Amino acid sequence: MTNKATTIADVAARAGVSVPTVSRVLTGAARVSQGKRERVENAIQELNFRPSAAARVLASRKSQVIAIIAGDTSRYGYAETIRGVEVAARAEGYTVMITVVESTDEEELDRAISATLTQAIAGVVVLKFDPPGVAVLHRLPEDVPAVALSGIREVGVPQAVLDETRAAEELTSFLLDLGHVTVHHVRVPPSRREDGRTTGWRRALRKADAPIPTVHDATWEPRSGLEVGRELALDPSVTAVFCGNDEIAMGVMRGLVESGLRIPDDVSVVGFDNHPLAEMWSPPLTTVEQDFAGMGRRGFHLLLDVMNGSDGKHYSSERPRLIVRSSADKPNPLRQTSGGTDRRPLSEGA
Amino acid sequence: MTNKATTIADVAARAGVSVPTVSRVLTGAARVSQGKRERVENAIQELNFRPSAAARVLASRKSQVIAIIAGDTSRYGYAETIRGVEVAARAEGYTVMITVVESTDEEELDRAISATLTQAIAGVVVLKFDPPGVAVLHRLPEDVPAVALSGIREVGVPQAVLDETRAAEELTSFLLDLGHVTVHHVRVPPSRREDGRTTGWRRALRKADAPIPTVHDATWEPRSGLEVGRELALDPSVTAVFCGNDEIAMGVMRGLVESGLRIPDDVSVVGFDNHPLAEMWSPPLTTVEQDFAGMGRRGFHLLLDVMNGSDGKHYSSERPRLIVRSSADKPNPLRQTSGGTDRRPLSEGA
DNA sequence: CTGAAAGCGCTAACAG
DNA sequence: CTGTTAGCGCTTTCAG
Repeated sequence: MTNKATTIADVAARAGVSVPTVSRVLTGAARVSQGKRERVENAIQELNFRPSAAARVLASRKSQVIAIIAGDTSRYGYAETIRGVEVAARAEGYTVMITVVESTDEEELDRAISATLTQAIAGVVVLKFDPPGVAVLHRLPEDVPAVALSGIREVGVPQAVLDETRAAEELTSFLLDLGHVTVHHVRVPPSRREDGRTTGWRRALRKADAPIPTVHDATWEPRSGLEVGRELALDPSVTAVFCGNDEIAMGVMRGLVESGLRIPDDVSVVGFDNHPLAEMWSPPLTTVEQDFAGMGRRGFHLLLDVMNGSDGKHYSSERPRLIVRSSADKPNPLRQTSGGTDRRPLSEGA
Repeated sequence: MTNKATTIADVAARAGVSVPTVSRVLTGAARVSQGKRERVENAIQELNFRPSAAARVLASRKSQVIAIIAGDTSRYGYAETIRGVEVAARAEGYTVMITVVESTDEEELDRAISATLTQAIAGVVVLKFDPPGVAVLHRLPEDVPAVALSGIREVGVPQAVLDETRAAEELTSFLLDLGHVTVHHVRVPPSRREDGRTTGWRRALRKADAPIPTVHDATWEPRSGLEVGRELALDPSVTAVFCGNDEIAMGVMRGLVESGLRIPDDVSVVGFDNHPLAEMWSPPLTTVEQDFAGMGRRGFHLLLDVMNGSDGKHYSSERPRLIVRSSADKPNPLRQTSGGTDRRPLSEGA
């Protein structure tokens, strides 16, 4: 069902050598004389032989597959990270297996971990982007090679991170420097009490001695941003908004625009991630570029180190890059007064 | 490395039963007396035992993992489809493995197929969205259970499709009915000579006896749509544009808007897919909803049938749904004259 | 219902 | 360099 019925023994017979010899040419573990090697290779070709990974794993106790455990596979940051891991893994001859964990139920966590560890896995990459990811990481047996990928550092676990905190701080300061009295924040569901994006935002406000507004919560759906945008439109003190990601920012902008506000004339909005559509948006979105795929690649290489038992720091951090486009500008001096009274026209960006 | 050192034998010893008995409770393949079953279950708990999938596969020749072979994992339609397959697979106790094939090089194809079939796989789902997907499907050995997922039907292969052709035809007719003389088309990279989206567009034009403009090609990058949009802006005969997907439509719209055109006042633009951001766009995008995740789910269930050897049609089709928003409207009677003086048209009738 | 015996397809020591 | 001999951890007959 899974392979032809051909086995290494058939190959050996056909090539006129012993079984271990075939194994040796397959694995390259030991030298084989030119002649036999060729006969074996021919036999493999002719029989269209494919070794059974299962048998191999069983005998050698080594696997060439890694698992990615994630709370989602399809949203932008997740999908890009997974792609990065996959590309790096493929380049090193590893195959990837995916396990999704959607909640933090004990049952669900155990199911995910069992499903993963039951397979012969060389190591696991966990996307610590959300509560399920965090929970999985903490329940993983100590002895399985693992690395975490996330936006915030955590002690004691090998990991590749994208330093959101500093990036968020920089982005918020950018808005403050433009002259805004403060910056409002719409966050996406955090992975723990507070994510780096929120922390960085708060830190920048503190440093600037700016008032710290209440945080608005959005879900992962762009539409939830729309609702928050409508709410924000009602508050004339809102002149700058930092959204947890670009998709939410787009929803927020739509809510604002539908309420008759212009961007960036009346309100400045910035996102986070540099989603591929951010530059197509009207107006093009000021944001922070996050190299998710790069983090995925770095994560896989870290995992490779961990699997090889090489000790070292097992930590890799990178600083997202501010991308200034046109959705943020100086505050509108008229907004404060006029903002309270008028709200109806339906304008649409540039 | 991969599992605890605990084996089924340890469990048997601890429970005071034979090895096969443990196996029986594990697989549920045969009845075991209440008492022994409980002792075995306790032992499993206490030892935190996890069976080795590799050994299991070797002995039983049955696997609980399926492979998804795809040309990409991260773009919208791909990611959603993969998510659908994964969800359905997980619900039935299957784990998924992913193999990416980026080109149609023989080497690359063989690498992908070997990487996949070497693993103990119960079946494979191939995303036939692009040339690598098509190529893989045709090189897959006959005896491995496989289903294809795509937008266009193909004989002889079990598959789940989203009927793009009819949807594209409907969408194009919608534009024609609005009063447009013809509809221009920007296509995304096709999986073969022509995709259903293009065929449906052409068919609608033929039926309406409308001129058939030259097709414009875009890549998968939204930015390439931007360039096409700029070109289209130079041709005053362009009043309606049907783009191969929403992301390209967004790029095209941006190119048009940057060239001073208004949407839908000067040009109507429609996309395809109903990307989550399509409704956030300004103006909200008229498009066609494609249930990629649903196709993924249907595909997995088809695969399940194929794996069980149940014969039947092994084919599942669904019709995407037209979503009318506001990026398309009646043609602007002024556009033709005012535009005519500017520049020469770029497109030619067919 | 249950245990004994025999492999699944491969790699890992050994001798030579 | 190469063949022989043992398993890897599980499921599968097959007796009872």
